[in-house]
Order: sequence, then C-alpha cells, then structure tokens
Amino acid sequence: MTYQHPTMWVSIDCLVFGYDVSEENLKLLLFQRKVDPFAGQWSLIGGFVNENEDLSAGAQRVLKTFTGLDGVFLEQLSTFGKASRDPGGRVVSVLYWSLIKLDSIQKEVVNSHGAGWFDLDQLPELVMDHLDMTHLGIEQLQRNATTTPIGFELLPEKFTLPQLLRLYEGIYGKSIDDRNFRKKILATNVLVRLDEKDKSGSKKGAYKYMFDENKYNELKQRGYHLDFSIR
Amino acid sequence: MTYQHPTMWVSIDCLVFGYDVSEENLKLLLFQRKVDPFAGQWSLIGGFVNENEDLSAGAQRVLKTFTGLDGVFLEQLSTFGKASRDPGGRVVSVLYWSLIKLDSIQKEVVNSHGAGWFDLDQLPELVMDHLDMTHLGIEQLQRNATTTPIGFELLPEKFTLPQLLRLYEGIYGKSIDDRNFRKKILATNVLVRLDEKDKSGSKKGAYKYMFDENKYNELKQRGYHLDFSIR
DNA sequence: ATAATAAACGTAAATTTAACGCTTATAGTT
DNA sequence: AACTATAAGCGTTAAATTTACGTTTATTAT
Repeated sequence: MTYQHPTMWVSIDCLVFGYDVSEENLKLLLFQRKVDPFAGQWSLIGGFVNENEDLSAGAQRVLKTFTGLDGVFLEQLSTFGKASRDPGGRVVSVLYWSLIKLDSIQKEVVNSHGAGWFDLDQLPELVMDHLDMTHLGIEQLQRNATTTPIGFELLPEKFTLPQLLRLYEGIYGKSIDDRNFRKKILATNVLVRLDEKDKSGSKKGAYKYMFDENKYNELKQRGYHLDFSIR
Repeated sequence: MTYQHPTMWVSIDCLVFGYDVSEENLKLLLFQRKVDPFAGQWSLIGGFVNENEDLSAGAQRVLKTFTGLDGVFLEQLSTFGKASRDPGGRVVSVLYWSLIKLDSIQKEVVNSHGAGWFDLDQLPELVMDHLDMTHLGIEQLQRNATTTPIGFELLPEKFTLPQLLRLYEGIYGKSIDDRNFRKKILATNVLVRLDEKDKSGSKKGAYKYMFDENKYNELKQRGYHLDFSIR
C-alpha cells in the first residue's frame, strides 16, 4: 500500500444509443443484470475496471463484449460517485456513451447476450442511478448534435437527407423545416452527394450522401454549429 | 467483499480558476505536493475520497481545505484513469473545476497552505496529467462562457461593463469590440445597472452592474448563447 | 478654458434565419 | 398514353441579427 487511504471498486457503465433508419427511432441498449444486488433487473451495459486496464480500455472492452463492436464513437461522459449508490459496496462508476448504427446483424449479436434495444420513450425501470445516466446522455446527444457531426455516427455510411432530417428530429424531439434544414446542412459542405438514389421511401428517390471527414476537419477550426428552428 | 474485482484509490483533483479584477488576468491555483511520489512538485489541489464520502462532497472538502471557500461554483469535469498515471499506485482521479473571485483575503488564505496563484501563461511544470487537466479546464471555461453566465462567478458582486469585457477577452484570448459587447450583453437582460460608479479606471467612471439570477433563469429555457466576434 | 481619455451611445451595411410557395421525378392508376 | 399522388428538391422574401465603425459624454488634470 503506497497511499494510506480507502480503495473502491471502479466500474464502467456505457450508454449505447442506436438508431434504426427504417424504424426511424432512437434506441438504448440495456441488459439484464447477472449479479446481485439487482440481479435480473434492467441496467446499462457495464463492468468493473481491471487491475492494469486504462479506463478507456475498459470502456472499449465493455462495449465489445456486449455488441461485438470496435472502433465506434465512444466517449467519457461523467462519473457517478454517491457513497450509497450501490448497495453492494462502494462503487464509483465512470459513465461512457456510444453511438452505433443499428442493423439486423447488430440486433442479433445483442440478443445473444440477454440484452435488448428499447425505445427511448418506453424504457423499463432501471437499476440504481442508470435513469439519471440516461437523461444525461440524451442531453449530451442533443448538445453535441448541434456542435459536432455526431449524427453521422448513427446513420449508415450512405444516407439520404430525409433520413438525416428524421434523425435530427428524433434527437431534438421536434419537427424541423426540411427546406431550411437542407440549406443549412449543405452549406456546411461536409456532405458529398453520390450518384445513387434510395428509392425505398418515395417514387422519385432521394440522393444518397456521405459524410466528408476531411471537409469537416477543415471546418472545425472555424467552428461548426447547427441550429434548427422549430416549426 | 461483495464483488470479486480489484479495488482502486479514487482521488479528487480540482482546477481552481481565479480572476483578479485589478490585474485583469486569469489565474490557476496550484500547490506543492506533500507526499511522494512527486513530493515538492507543483500540482492541482486534490485529495483522496473517503470511505463514506460522496464524490461531490469530497470535491467540496478539497476546495474548502485549500481556499476556505464554500458555496462557490464547483462542477465535475472529467475522470482520468490511465493505469499508469500515478507511479504511487492505481489511482483514478475525478477532476472538478471551480471558479472564484480573487481578492487580497483569498490570496492570504491560499498562501498559508503552501499554495499559490499562477498566471495561465506562466504555469510551472505540473505533476502527472495535471497539465492535460488544465487544458481541458480552459476549453471548458471557453465553452461555458458562451453558454452560461459563468463569467459572473469570477467577478465581484458589483462589476462594470469594462471589467466584464476584459474578463471575456481574457477567457477567449482575443479582443472584443466594446460597442457590440455592450449591446449583446445588455440585450440578454441579465444585468441590472446600479446608481453607483467605479471611478478607479477612468475620470468619467463606469456604472456598476449586478447579475440578475432571476432574469437568467427565465431566459435559460429559451436558450442563452453569447458569441463575440474578433476585431 | 482646454486637452486627454475611458465610457457610453448610435447607425448603417452585410449576413443569417425563418417562413413558406413552387417545381420535379417517378410509380401506380385510369 | 395520360393522369394522379407524393416525397424530394429548389427558390424567394421579410425579419432579425451581426459586424464594423463613427460620435458624444463626463470627468480630471493642465
């Protein structure tokens, strides 16, 4: 012992938001806790930090374990440390959040872990402070959506403007004028229009776009800010 | 032992920014570490979290210990948890940041703890990842200054517009057009002009203002955003 | 009286936002 | 072959905001 102070468990909890393009709604990944206290109840995915494991590595491990995914958006959000938050002992939990593109393959992987995707407005009761964590994540998602091109993390590589619009409407929980949205998002120059159309949503078909990371990096210094007005 | 996992030390580090109205510059509170490793070197103020102490209570305790202050702006910022960050053992550090009004009394209290105020552009070498922490805090300060009325935490209760302007210039590290600044800040309606003048800076004297928290709370829902252009 | 100076006030052009109407492309129907 | 319905895409204009910079005011020191 080098320091004369109490030690504690340090855990990772990870808010995983997924967006289903076809269903057009935001979902949260939850799983049924395996250990007591609260075994069997719904909670965010999580785990304890290992001896020689960096916090960020722990978060990556947790995400990989439950989703099979690597290299997706994953950032630290906040740390929860009320002394009484976990009846099982003094556990300080570092909350991360992640955004992933939801498709059928992803849904399969998740099912095999006793986990499931829940619509944000139909969440089951959550363990401990996990509902607070969720609210914090939604706020962060809204904040970041205007400030960073975070929306693209939730869409497939190729997407249409109507899809992007509906995603933003989902994030903000309000409707956005499509004509102004179009102008604003295209004016940023971070989108590249492809010569392909997605005809699943209409007879005319909507052009597919891709996010141009290089353009975004150029823009970043000058500041990137998208605000969408209510309608 | 309820959980079969390793435990760790959990520490609090606290970035304390202070603004000296007369000197017109931003300072950071540092102290000389008392324990090994790194005893004698400059570090942020900090301490270990106690057995039954909430994280936020720990942060308040640390701040109170070093500054004698209570009830000032204090928020969690981020958590640092590289396995190798502290050669003295596995320590996960939760970083808080605080803003205080610097005056001569405050400077005295601080001196008595072997601590000191350093100009942001003249920091000594810092222990471990404390320089990264500082950079994170400066970014956060800049971000929050446009989004929340955080600036007022750094000024005395009664302040003048030129003082507020110079504070913002300090935070952003750039000059701001005084006429536009005035219009923008007054348009928010969160300032109340008093019938007093501060004549220390000019012959004419500048009106003193106070921050109106009620007006701010009204405004908050509709969104509060201040952007200042370069000149 | 006059000069010097920080503080305070004002204005006009340029840019951005908000609101909303119109056109286009295509599949399915007649 | 023409017609219809509909999502997608384009365009315009008034209002609001931002930016840039000129002017006036109050006071002390000369």
